[in-house]
Amino acid sequence: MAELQLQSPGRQPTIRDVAELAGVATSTVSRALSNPGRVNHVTRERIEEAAAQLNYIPSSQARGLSSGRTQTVAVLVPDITNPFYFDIIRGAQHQLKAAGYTQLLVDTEESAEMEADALQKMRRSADGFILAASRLTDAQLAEAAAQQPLVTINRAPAIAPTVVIDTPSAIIQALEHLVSLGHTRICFVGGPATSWSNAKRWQAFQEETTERKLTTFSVGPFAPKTTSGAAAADAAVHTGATACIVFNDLLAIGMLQRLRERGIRVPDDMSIVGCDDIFGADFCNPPLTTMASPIEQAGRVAVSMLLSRLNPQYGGTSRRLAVMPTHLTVRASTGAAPS
Amino acid sequence: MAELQLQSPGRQPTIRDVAELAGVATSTVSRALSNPGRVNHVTRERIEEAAAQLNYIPSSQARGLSSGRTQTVAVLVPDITNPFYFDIIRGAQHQLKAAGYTQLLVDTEESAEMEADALQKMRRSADGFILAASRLTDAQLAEAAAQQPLVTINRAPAIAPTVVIDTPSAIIQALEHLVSLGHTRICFVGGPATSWSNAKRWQAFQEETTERKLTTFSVGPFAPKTTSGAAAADAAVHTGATACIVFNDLLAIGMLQRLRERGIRVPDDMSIVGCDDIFGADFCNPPLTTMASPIEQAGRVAVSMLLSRLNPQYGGTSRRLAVMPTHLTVRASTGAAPS
DNA sequence: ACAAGGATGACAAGCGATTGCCAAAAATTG
DNA sequence: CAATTTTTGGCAATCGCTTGTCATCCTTGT
Repeated sequence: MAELQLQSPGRQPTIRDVAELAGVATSTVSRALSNPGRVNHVTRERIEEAAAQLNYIPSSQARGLSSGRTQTVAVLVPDITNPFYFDIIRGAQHQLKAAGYTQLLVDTEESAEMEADALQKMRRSADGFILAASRLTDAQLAEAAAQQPLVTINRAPAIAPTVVIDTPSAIIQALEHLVSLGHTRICFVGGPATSWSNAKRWQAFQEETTERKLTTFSVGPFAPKTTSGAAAADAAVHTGATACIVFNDLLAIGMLQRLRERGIRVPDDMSIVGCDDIFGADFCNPPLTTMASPIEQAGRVAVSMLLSRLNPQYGGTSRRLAVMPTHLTVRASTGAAPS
Repeated sequence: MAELQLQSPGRQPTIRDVAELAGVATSTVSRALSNPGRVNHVTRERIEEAAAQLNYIPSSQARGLSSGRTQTVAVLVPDITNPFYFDIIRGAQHQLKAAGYTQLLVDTEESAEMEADALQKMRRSADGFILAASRLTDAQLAEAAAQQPLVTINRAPAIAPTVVIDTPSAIIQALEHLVSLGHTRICFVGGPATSWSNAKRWQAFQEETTERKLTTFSVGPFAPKTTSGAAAADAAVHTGATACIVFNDLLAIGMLQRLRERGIRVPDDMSIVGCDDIFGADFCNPPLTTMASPIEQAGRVAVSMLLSRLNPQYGGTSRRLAVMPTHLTVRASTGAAPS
């Protein structure tokens, strides 16, 4: 006589319970649920019914154990509270969910060490990684990329597949805008030294200003937070520039506050251009001229690139590089140069 | 002769590899790593060395399989891009990380259905849930709470352990503030109908205004987004009130923008009080008077409550209710009533 | 020096699913 | 109607780790 397993009340139903209820073997249940073609139509329906009746959900742990996959992707961002990442996170989540994956969000607190650590520790629990604005060195990144599938956002495409937001081209637009307003003394307010985006922006700034023969200054590095804005504003003012291109909006908004405190009018005395068009850029005072791009889409594309790598069978053309277009959004923080 | 397992290059080291290298049984390795007291000191060191040498990380999947636990907690928020949740997310993440747990972030998109769905689907993959500003009905919530450990944030404490942010008391402070500025016609701008916080805030507003014999109005419900601010502002203006207490800052900031567009001066013509003191409340125009509270701490406390439930052995006094203090932060969006 | 008690670590049975292999059943063909 | 092919579904091994059981060895106390 088969031993009747007494189902304790709190226990989760297993594949065995389903098999028993449907009167088939567990392997048949497994196949019916994950490989429908392999099982008779009516049997499958019976199994599905039994599963529904028991409210059965397969254990992703057990499933992963044999397959070695977790159906999970980790998304690493330097600072969860930086609004720039919201849309990346949300875009990634959408795309992952659609593909049946789960998102693991990790805040690396702007630290390369924490980032490397998370990458190691989660090696087993995630099938792949999305690194937004990684703070790793090229060497660290290359090592990580060799160990596990990953896609970076805003990072040199040489090392791993990447989605880059084309702010350098927006910087050119921004300079054009400032020049057309009569500015000739322009200051670049730099972000974190370990940020690749910052390097690219600075590079674009330098090239374009040299070509246009503008007088330039640079200050920084500053942490990408509003609280760093005060120091940044003071430093920028000290250079004597009449306009600033700022590493990102967080910093730019902080500068706006400080300039107001000091009685320096924006844009009358000083024009400010931010970068990223984050939440808040439209309602700060004055509203910030900034460089906008489809950030949520960047998150989505990054996930697509990763998934096509993880599942080559479905994957289309697994590109190594996607570039998100950027455009300048002019608001009230830029104006004619003081005469 | 023992068969020598050939280690394929990409394979992850298993407990077996460690055991072999250290010259002990796998069970010893397991105990050495997770139950140190049970294993000889020097053996343990040898094992740890072997593990480090192989760069061994235990598979959380396999570990969870036998224990039935995942060391994972899911955090459900209605809208990832609402800055109010940032600090909750971050607080939760900190606390979870400290306890060796992993955070699964889920955006339920303001939908009770998605929330219930996530709760079901992730039953097996999370040990517990944190529900921030749940949109579930009481019945749904009770059902979910019966099935799995969960802690809510800003929700009736009767059903499940809860962390509430004491905005009702702040509403009283806000009313006092407005009254002292000479306002007598005050409008409550409501948030989502399914939001428990909204109900509580409305209730506190009603009680206090009745007691003070103020003339009140209410408009809403509005979605808690800046884009709903225009409609909210128009409706509020239409009531003839001279001051508004607004469900949350997002909505309040949206109203500020609309009022400015319409040439209605804040605070000269209309005072606005928001709620939550989110990112942006300090730099919008004018800076928003709002009710602040230690949100990050709320996230941390919620996690503590959940973990003490999951691990009763460590857990202190597993409280069912924690109340976060709130205070009014006066900025420039409130002023004397128009005469 | 010997018995009692403790500490240690090996063995093996699961945990819940997947999957290769193969037998039974059904469908097709000559 | 028998022979052959195809479909279907059961058995059992396996994934990596935990843990109960138990033999062995080392301490102690007398």
